[in-house]
Amino acid sequence: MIRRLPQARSRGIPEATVARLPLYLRALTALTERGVTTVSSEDLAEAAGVNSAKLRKDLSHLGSYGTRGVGYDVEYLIYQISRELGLTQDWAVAIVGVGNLGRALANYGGFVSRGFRVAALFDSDPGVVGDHIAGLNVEHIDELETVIKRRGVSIVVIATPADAAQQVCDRVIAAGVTSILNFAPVVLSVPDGVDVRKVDLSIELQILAFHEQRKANREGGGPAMAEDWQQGASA
Amino acid sequence: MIRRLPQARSRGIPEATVARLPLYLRALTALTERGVTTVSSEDLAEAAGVNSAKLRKDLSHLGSYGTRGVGYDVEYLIYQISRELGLTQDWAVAIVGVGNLGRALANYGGFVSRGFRVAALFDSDPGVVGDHIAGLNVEHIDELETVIKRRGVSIVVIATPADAAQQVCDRVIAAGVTSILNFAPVVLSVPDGVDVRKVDLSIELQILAFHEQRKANREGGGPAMAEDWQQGASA
DNA sequence: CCTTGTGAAGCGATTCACAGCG
DNA sequence: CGCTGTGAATCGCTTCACAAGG
Repeated sequence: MIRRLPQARSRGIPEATVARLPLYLRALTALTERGVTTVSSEDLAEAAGVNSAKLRKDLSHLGSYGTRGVGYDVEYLIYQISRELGLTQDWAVAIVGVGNLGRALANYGGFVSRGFRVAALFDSDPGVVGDHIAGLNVEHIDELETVIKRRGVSIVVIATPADAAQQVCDRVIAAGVTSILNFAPVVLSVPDGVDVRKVDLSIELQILAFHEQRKANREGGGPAMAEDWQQGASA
Repeated sequence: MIRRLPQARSRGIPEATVARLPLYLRALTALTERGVTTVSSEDLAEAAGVNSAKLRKDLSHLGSYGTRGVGYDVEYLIYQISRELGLTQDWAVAIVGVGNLGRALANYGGFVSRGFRVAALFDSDPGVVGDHIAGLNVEHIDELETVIKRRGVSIVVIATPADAAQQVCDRVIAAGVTSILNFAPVVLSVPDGVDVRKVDLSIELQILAFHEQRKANREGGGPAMAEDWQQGASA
């Protein structure tokens, strides 16, 4: 679903590690705000919700930034992780589709806090174009290519209905964008070199439902349909 | 970050497979709407954005629902996957925190479409309590335990600010909830047997930024800070 | 002959356990 | 002595390649 980048492991950082670095960054930021200047792998791992061996292995991919017998310098580690993730530069993000979700994203503080700047909002609905949301003017989708280029947008968030997503995707790629965060419940097809991440709220709920059902069945009975379970796979 | 359930693999379905079943379900639903009644692993895999060997292995964990030389019956497979995911029953979901995101989630059609029913909305802000959103009355957080029990809520979505999330989490667990979808940017600590999944919008962007930076550096130059790269990890 | 279902090989990530170093 | 950094063992998922079967 996510087309792997040609050299995702270029300098040798595993994808799984990259996905956890933001977690460490968040934990470190929280520590700094509490005035903590040094932290052990044990404590940082606890704060980030992972185990300490994994944390140390992850950090070892960035370099040897700890001090044996002591731990890690919080500020320094924040800087190194930020640099590795590319958060020391400013990223212009555009959000396409200003429905409920797009609006929520535009107003979401977590974006701005880490080098991300919402630089443009687009919609195709004339009733929405021209609205001011989070200090931005909603522009018509016709302006997509022009505005993306003019404002140097490098990451696009797709928050459109499912049936518009692929079309928007094609257009932003044609405009030079190679990083897309997709909230629409469709599989986007993209050429090599374009990175797509997806968030599907309904999928997360379905995974929870699976486990919830498991738990209910184990505890004896459950809410419903506990009958045809152990009868094998015969059609 | 996600505490593994004791018997996540009970009847032997790998987590990775569970996470893809909703994807297959979506692809199958789309096929059915186009009138397709039978599909090969090759075609279904393509529609779901995975490779066909993986799809066949995944489905084989549910049973032998295909016909060699022919493929899978679309309707039948939809039923089997739905049943496995627990979507043949009705799940009452509560959303805590009716800010921009909570509102968007309450109005999100994808929830309702698959056995999920938003049964309650909570907020602590008196200015929001009493509002009608998506046909529901927003209730005060004080009613959390009562309403959860009365309406049989089994899945809770936390869409509160970060500093309220743990407290809400503790309360819903005390009320008997064991499945939580967390949008707040904090690591929730929960007892064994409680399943937490998290969605962090800012983390997804950070992962994209990492790859984007890689691409920019490889293509020669990039937007900024292309200097101190190849100089090793010396502090 | 076509497509499923699956042993077996391959691969990446996690975990263990301890050597190395401040 | 304590904590980091890491080779080695392990685990689980993916992919291959083909036997089984309509």
